[in-house]
Amino acid sequence: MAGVRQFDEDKVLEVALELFWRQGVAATSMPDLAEATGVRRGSLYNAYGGKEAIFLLAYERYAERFLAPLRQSLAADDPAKALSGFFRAAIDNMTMGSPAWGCLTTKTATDGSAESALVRQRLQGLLDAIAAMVEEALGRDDWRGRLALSPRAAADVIVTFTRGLAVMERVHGDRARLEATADALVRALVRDGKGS
Amino acid sequence: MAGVRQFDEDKVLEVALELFWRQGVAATSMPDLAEATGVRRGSLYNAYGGKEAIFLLAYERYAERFLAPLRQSLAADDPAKALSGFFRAAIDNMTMGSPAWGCLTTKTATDGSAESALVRQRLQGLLDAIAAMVEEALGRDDWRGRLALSPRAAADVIVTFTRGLAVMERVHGDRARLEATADALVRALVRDGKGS
DNA sequence: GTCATGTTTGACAGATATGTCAAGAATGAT
DNA sequence: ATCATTCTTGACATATCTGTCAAACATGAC
Repeated sequence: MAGVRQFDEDKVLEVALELFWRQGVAATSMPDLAEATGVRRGSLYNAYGGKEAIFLLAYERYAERFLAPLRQSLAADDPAKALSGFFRAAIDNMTMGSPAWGCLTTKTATDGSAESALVRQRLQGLLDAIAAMVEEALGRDDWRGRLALSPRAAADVIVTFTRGLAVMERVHGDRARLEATADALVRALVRDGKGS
Repeated sequence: MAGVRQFDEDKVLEVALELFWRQGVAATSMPDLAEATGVRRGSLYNAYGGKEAIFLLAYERYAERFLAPLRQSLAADDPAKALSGFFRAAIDNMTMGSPAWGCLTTKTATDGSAESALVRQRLQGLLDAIAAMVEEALGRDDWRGRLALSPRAAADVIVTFTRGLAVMERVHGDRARLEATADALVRALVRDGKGS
């Protein structure tokens, strides 16, 4: 096999991810990507076909890195701690960078990019994976009776609420407030453990 | 005063509102507005200065119309009914049009337009007004003890959650699912009335 | 070393955006 | 009827984006 790729694909996707995250997918152009990566536009078209394909690859990386800390938080030994930690991790993600970059999933879902079925499916995939993870975590036998809702319903609420936090971050840019709101939801979802 | 505006400002803002709502503010250009309103681009610049000014005026209309049904729903005689109705009204708003237009506030907050301080303030203003309205509604004396959270904390959670619904609408486009998730949150927030 | 193969490059063609402005048109005030 | 004022219009200058392609280039295979 001759005629070999001259650029570092890994670095390209890394840089692309940051750009998409900071500026939003819709607001990022191929010239933006070319300049930021140092790879000529023509090469990017040749290698990937276009912006959406690059986004989908970059988003895979994002998804993996996003899930790991959430999963870890949910492993706590108390449901209130688990959910509080989960929201901290989500808030960490959306307040990364300065000024904060926000939540890539949320920005992409609302900026028109989700009109593409492929993109929408991928966003759905990540959100569904998070919901499944939360549901499983909340389904632990020793937490039975500690939740105001079934694990399934609670997971739906939590995933939806996390998207809401991402929007509020854009509007207020106030991390402490996000944490306070998240803690309030945790209080509503988790019954006091002392009484059991 | 001579030299009088030749176009119907009311109609322009109405059409602009629909365009912004459907396509998103960032994705709507002055030529888009000119074509949809039938008013030449130069006239729009002359009358308003630019897209942001038009948006701010259109958004005022949106805000008024958005608030009214929410306020009405909150007047129900039971907190669960009030909140459930509140979420229905919010979901009605975001599933308007076909394909659904989504939530203008949420789309604007996340598409980069909120980088403008003026726009962000206006979005904040509407969200704060909703929170205040919910807080007041939940503060009714005869509902004391029915909520899992203080009216203030509940209002924050509810407003944030509603933004989350708007994001989920973009991703799943499934109205029934939004309603089910909202009802789950209501169950977590409102204690059963029969026991009091 | 030669060759086939895929990559890189700069340029092309076509769209679309922005903001401004001089000239023409319309209107209320006198 | 005239005038001053404001609005409208089309055009200008500038910038940006998209997608494609022929020619030059680099590399692994032989």
